[in-house]
Amino acid sequence: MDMDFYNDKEFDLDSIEVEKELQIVYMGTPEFSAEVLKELLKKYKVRAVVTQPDRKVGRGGNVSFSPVKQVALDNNILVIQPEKIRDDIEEIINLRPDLIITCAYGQILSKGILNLPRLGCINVHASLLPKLRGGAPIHRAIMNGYKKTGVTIMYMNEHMDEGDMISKEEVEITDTDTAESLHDKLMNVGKKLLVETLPSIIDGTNNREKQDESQATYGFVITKEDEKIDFSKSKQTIYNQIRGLNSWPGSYCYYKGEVLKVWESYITDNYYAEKIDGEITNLYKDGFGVKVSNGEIVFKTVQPAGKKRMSGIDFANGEANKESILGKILG
RNA sequence: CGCGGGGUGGAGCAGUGGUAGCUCGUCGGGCUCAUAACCCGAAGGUCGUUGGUUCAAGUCCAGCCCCCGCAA
Repeated sequence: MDMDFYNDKEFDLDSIEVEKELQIVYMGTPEFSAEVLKELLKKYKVRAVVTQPDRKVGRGGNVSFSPVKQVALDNNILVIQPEKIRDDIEEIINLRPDLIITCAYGQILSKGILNLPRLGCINVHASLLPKLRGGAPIHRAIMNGYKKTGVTIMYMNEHMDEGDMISKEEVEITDTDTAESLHDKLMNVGKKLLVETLPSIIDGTNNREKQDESQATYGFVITKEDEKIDFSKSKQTIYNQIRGLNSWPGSYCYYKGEVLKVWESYITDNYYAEKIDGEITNLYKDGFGVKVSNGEIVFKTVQPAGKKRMSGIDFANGEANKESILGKILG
């Protein structure tokens, strides 16, 4: 093979250019993306990594950088951190990428970048498109009560998660999955699927399937309002909300005007016709019950503002010091 | 120097300068077909740390360490 190269193509500059190592640029930010990058690096060289700028994080306002940047630094890969990639594409153009792979990067790519690589821009998305387009597909899959979700590898276009699909793999959602456990499942499927799919993309033999617009749903980024528990909703809805937001960012309600975060819950068969939504109904071995529209949900792990997370019964014990929490109303 | 709450037996919390308390858990005993129920009893804390004020500090003052909510 080496002999072929030297004998036949030594003076053919264009061919040598094509034979050159594939120039891959990877764009991503959080842990999910960092794990996918790690897997990618086992089989492919990555020319550069694009990730969100370093941000002040945490209470002290300490500057920290993204998990993807950490992986890049560990592997001596060039890191590019444009504040707005839309306005700052010069450096990426100069890399002359053959393929751009994105996975939870956090910024929209402009047409200028989308048209740059000859093999296109592909995205690893944590849902079965066209379901749950958008920035929070993992959380939303559980919050919506889905029984299955998955990962889709797709071509990007100028619209959010609307490009043609290349490959997908399903993942089952169990009744006890949380955003965290599902995140980990999807992460493992995602990194495997990308590496499996990549050869067909590079040699051009991959599938290319349009998304059925009539089936599209959206999984937008979680807002403060999504995190607030509405006790007039059903126990199933609230249960899904709580586990869908665990372990980040968490759901919350108010107790005596203070934020009470709720991390774990379970549903009972009890019903209290005489109580109002949000009223604390009962004490259990591991938590306290709360009346919701169609029954009762037990808050098993909670966290008052400024405190560590604790079992519901510990919370009740502390309050019992002053007065019983039974009959108190959560808002 | 982003805003704020907090460190007291194993857990969660009270404690207003003068004997270290409550609920739960744990251990022992009792009752019970049984239990997350009930009854009786017990163990378990140099009150984050260093210094200061005081006859006397968990409590007041100063510094330091650590934990957490919000914001980003």
